[in-house]
Amino acid sequence: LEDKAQRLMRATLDVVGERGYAQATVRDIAERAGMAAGTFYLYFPAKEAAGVAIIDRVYQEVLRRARESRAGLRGPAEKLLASARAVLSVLGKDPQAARFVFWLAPGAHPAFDRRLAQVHGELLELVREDVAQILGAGEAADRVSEALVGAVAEVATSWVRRGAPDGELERAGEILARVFGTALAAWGREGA
Amino acid sequence: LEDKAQRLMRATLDVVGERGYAQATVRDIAERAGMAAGTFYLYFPAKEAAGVAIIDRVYQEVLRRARESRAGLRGPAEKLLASARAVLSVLGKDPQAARFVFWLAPGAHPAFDRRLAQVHGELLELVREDVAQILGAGEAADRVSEALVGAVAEVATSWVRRGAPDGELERAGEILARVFGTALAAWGREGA
Amino acid sequence: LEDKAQRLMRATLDVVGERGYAQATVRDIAERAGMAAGTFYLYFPAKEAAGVAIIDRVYQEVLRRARESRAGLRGPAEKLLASARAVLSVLGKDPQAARFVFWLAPGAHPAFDRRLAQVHGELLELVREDVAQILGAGEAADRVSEALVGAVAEVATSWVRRGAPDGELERAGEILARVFGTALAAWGREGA
Amino acid sequence: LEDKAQRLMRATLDVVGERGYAQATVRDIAERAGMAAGTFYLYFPAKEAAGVAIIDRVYQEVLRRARESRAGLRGPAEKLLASARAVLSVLGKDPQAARFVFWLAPGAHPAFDRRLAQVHGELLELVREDVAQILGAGEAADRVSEALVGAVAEVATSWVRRGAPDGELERAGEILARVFGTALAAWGREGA
DNA sequence: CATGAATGAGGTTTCATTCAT
DNA sequence: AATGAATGAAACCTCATTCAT
Repeated sequence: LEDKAQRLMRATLDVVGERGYAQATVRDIAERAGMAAGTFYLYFPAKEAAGVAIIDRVYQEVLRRARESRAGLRGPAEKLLASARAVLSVLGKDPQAARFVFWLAPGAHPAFDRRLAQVHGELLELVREDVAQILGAGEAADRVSEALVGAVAEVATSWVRRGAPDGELERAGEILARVFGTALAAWGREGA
Repeated sequence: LEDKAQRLMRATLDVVGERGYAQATVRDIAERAGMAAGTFYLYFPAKEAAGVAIIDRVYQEVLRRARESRAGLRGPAEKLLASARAVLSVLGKDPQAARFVFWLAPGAHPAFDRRLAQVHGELLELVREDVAQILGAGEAADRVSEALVGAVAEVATSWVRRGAPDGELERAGEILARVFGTALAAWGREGA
Repeated sequence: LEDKAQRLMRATLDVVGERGYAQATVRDIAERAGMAAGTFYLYFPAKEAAGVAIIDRVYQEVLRRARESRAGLRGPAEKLLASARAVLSVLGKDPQAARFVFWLAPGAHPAFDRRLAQVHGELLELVREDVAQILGAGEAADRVSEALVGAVAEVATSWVRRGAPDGELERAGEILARVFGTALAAWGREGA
Repeated sequence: LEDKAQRLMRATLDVVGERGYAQATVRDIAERAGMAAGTFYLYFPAKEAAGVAIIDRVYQEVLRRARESRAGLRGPAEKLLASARAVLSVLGKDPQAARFVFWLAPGAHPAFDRRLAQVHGELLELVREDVAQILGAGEAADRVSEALVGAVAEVATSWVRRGAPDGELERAGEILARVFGTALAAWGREGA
């Protein structure tokens, strides 16, 4: 059942969140999900596969919501800020997943790094398109895109570190929107 | 000798950079440093101690250079941007260390997370003081500080991912300075 | 049905022949027979039971055919050589089974060894009776019986290794008959 | 030390002889040799490597002694029978090894089968050369060579099964020599 | 100071077997 | 009768760490 795989992914987030990826055993994860150790392998071919599935799920949702929220908008700045808010909203609904994707998974397993590079690249690409419409394509647009993505990730990570307090992440979205909105608007007016 | 410990830290960066922390063995690291496995334990009490030492060294240098570069300046915005440039300059001199601190170490070992939380907190504090002088202390200043630190880290990480091309990091510093300089100046004028 | 058990025994020969006994899983065997894993246990109480059944079937057929072919004969030498031909004829009809009994099963499971010791002993006994009629009971008869059985087994195994080429096993039977026939006749004339 | 590897090979023969290859654990083997489990892997890269080393050692000794014992002889029949005696003498000095090579190893692991096919082939080749000098090269010589090797192996195996009683194997060598000596001499006189 | 042989705990993974459907 | 999801025991192998030399 799809349900069992979901429970295993949640248990992975739980246990890896407590102990770190290397220190989390498959037995711990399966037992946290209420199953025997061997059952894990009926739903995932190897320990790291559950983590890869989590990365996939988070980024699929992030990209889906980001694209969705930009759909009705015209200006690149509006699109950009809508994307940032959407990303933060998705991450805000699952702090454990956010912590896994931004803090625990990087460097923990080659398969994680491969997948992170791929999906992180897609997100950067989405951002870069809008930024380039304002600043023109080039090094500046590349760096600003990275800055925006890094700012969002750090704000989200920091929010998780502080215990994921209710409502703070939405306000953080507005603050980021104001900072990058102002900067991009000014840069767009002045040019290089 | 202090020299041997340095060689072991460099070898740790090499091997962990290639394989990830969990996949890097003490034997690999010691052999990369031209020693036998047992010798590692004459300089570090446990495998993770070398990584902790690296985190310490990087952040000590980062904080030292950031404080130094702000010393002669008056305005908080100038201080802030000087700090950001200083941080990028330090990271730029040792891409492997930057990758370790921002990508490989987080989540890899409880001791890493403890130390990272501490030194990362110190850096955030340094930034927050200046930001608060412009925006006033409060949630906005906290978030903007995180955004700035996250932006710098992502730009540095991305630069390492691209192979640490010469000169790009300096230009990235100017771009970040312009983005955050503009935004902070405008916000400071307008207020909340 | 008896039919299903037969299909499972054939599948066992297939899969064990390809991978070896320890590397052949019950699931592989059942699927090769077109069934689900659990169905195996409706026909055999445990994994090794199918192999034991194969050993039984092969030796029952071997002993039956050997006894049959000796029925009309008088001289012990004739009986012996008829037996050898009969054994090779049975093995020749099922190379996979021959390979299992002489190569794969020995040592693979305690139950195999117990059963092999028993049926192998019966075959040796059959041979020994005839040999003893020529050489007289004693160590010489015992060793020559073993030699004959070992020669037949190795010739059959080697034939399987060479891919079970058509007709060669019949000619091998004649060659063995000539070698042992000559030797026994001479020894019988000369005595110890 | 070479000594430790030898002790591990002996322990492998002990434990595998009692339980069969698949049922013998590396931990059992190492403890039987008076070491910890991990120490096994300092001397062999994997569980099966100790078995392969045993096969190699037995066949090297067998081939060495067979070639040695034939050195001073002229007639092919004399060479043949000297070889058979030499082989039985080597096997007789290490019944456990004989049982491993002829009973336990075949089919137990792909690496065993590969090595057995190779060394068994070398032994057959050695025998075939002499047989061919008497019977002429061809199918008869091939089968008779196999018969001789199979007879020797079965006699040795049976001797181990009976508990390796002192002196019996030497007498068995004389009996085999007489049987095959007579048969080959007669066949050589009469021709096909 | 340096070595590297030895240890042994512990994790991932496989798979024979059961049993509810 | 047949299935196949679930179990959980058990094994191979790795590797951080120690210590005699």
